[in-house]
Amino acid sequence: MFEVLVDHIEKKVHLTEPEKELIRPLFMARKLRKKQYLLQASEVCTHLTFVAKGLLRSYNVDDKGNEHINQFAWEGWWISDFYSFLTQEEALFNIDAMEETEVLMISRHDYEELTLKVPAMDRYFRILYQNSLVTKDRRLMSSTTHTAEEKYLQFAKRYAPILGRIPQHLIASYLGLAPETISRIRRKRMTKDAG
Amino acid sequence: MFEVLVDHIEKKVHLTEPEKELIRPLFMARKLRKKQYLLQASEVCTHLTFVAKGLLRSYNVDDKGNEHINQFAWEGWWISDFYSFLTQEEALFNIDAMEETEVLMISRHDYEELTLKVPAMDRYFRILYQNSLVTKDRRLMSSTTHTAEEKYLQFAKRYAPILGRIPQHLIASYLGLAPETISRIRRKRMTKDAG
DNA sequence: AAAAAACATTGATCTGGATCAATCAGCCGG
DNA sequence: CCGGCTGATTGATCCAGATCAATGTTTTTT
Repeated sequence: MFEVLVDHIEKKVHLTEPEKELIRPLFMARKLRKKQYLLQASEVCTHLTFVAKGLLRSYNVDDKGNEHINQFAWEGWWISDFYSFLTQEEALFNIDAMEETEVLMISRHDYEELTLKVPAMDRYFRILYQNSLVTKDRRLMSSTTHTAEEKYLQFAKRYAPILGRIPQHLIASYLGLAPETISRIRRKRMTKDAG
Repeated sequence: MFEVLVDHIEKKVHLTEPEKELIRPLFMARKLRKKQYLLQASEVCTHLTFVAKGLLRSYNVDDKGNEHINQFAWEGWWISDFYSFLTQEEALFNIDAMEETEVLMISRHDYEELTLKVPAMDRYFRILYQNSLVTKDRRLMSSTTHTAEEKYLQFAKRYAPILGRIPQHLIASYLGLAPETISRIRRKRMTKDAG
């Protein structure tokens, strides 16, 4: 399980054996059942989480009780309420497991230590965040410039490998659409493909 | 001018004198007139840009010719089309100056070199991107969960120091609203405050 | 200081997608 | 193999904010 993490890191930076040995004890393994919370809004997010297996989502709940999904994280992704993790203020997001999931977690303190002791990890996270920023920029742009249909089609393309693992109403929630809207888009496409 | 950059970096990490000397020649200073492009969509974004003085915006233009502002960058901010910078593919964003502006720019090649030779800069950018991710998360959340009025008020609060430097219709464009909507929100507030 | 841009306001109307309200389908545990 | 979740579909209606169309104001240019 730790190997999944090391493999992921070594795709971006080189680690020496002693560095790997230093890293290992900083992570805590944990299993989550389907629907189990990893974090609830108004708690403090104490750990950064790496997904070794399974699927998680982060989401916030608005005044009217509607859920808005912020991120899906599956094998090889990191997830957290970054704001809360960095400031140690109350989290705004909930994170829970959509499947049986196995994760590796590192605490705020150990994360600081890790980046200070292993400069390659500063570099790893720098590259990781860099890529993440590109994704967020794209998503933000899509949210203002695209129609519901364009958003859905783009999502279906980008998330093709795990599309089957995400129920439609959660895709809707991620895209800021009503589930009915996704349903209608799909129907329209079906009939168009047939004709 | 270079000092503005070094000050900014040293708020996050420590630099030795030799490191500063190494960094200096990697940056190119440039002045921009109001309305001058720093980057146009479909060019390749070759440099990361630090704003020493002035105000820039990045934005994309949709099929209907509408501009959607992605970011404002003033003194102490970085701006680029990150996707294009990293991949050397065509940029999707335009970047131009909203005021007379002075910037420091670093090329893709020198950025690589910088982070390899000065690990503190990996750390600096790691922290920078980390904070940037928090901001983007917030903005994304706001875009799906808040009303037009909430978005505008939040913006006015967050951007208070430079609110006077940004025309209203550009705020509208940043928030994904019509200029008329901002106007109406303000009127409503005015009369409410008066009553 | 006049002309022209650029920006803001206001009102009337329109619309994409939300919301409300059923109904339907699949799956899973006992 | 049935009863109860959980999710998907379909139709009818509604609404926040867009769009269209003037008019007014401020800033820039010459």
